[in-house]
Amino acid sequence: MSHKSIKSILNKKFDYKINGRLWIECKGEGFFGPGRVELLQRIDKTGSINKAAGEMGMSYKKAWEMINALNVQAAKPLVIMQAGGNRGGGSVITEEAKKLIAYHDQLRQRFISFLEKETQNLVTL
Amino acid sequence: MSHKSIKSILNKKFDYKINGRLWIECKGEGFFGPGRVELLQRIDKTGSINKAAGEMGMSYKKAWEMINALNVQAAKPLVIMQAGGNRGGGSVITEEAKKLIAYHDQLRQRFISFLEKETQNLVTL
DNA sequence: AAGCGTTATATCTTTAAAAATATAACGAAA
DNA sequence: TTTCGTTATATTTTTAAAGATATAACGCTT
Repeated sequence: MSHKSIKSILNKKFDYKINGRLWIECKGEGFFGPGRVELLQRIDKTGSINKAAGEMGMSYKKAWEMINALNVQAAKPLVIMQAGGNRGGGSVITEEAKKLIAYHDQLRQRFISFLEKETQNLVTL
Repeated sequence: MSHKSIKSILNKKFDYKINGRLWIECKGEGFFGPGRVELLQRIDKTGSINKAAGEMGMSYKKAWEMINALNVQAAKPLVIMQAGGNRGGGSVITEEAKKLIAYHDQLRQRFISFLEKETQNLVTL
């Protein structure tokens, strides 16, 4: 046990835990994380950037900028957008997007495991 | 190899990597992370919140709020502050603070290893 | 050609965070 | 008791992010 000495620092009345964020970077800036995952999933469900943004309490503008950045950073487009047409148009996520979401889900699960393990280590140390 | 399919999404001209942040939470809010570690270390070196803040390009006010939050959240004070006295006063970090920094350093190293491993997995997948 | 709901984009407003500024209290040393 | 550089705190200003608003283009359907 390498850090028994930390014990006295933690107030027993409070609950401490290890937490964090994780994302995929591209060229030093954010590429893929929880926010974009949720947006893609809601676009997939609703067929509309507008509706997806509304569900998330996000402005259409911000949502559009997010998926635009995604399409620019990725080798292949992740969202196909159509202005005009049947029912005014809409947006569809690609198979590549679904695969990226699946990869991210597994990555996130490993991260959560890491956090839980470290929290357990902190609390019991 | 479970995600060979991701390869086609990543633009070969760009460099992708897994990145993230990690911190210790107390009662749902931030307790200890890289920013506070650096501040404590600079207080230890200079003996002054004021100088430490200056070195980091941070306002004294913000620095004071950070260490005040630290002292409130921890069971024992991590910084001893004195207003007035020889050379105007100063601040000293406690042994507990040093132990917490040491723990954080090791935690952070494990996190970096996690990130590197996942980045390697992403790039070579 | 008119209607529809969407995408696309610019501009303005609001809000929250950060920074800057100012002032007072502190206490040992000279 | 004056000086010093620090801590402590309030107030104001600046800045950046988010949000709101407005408008036009789009293209299928009817």
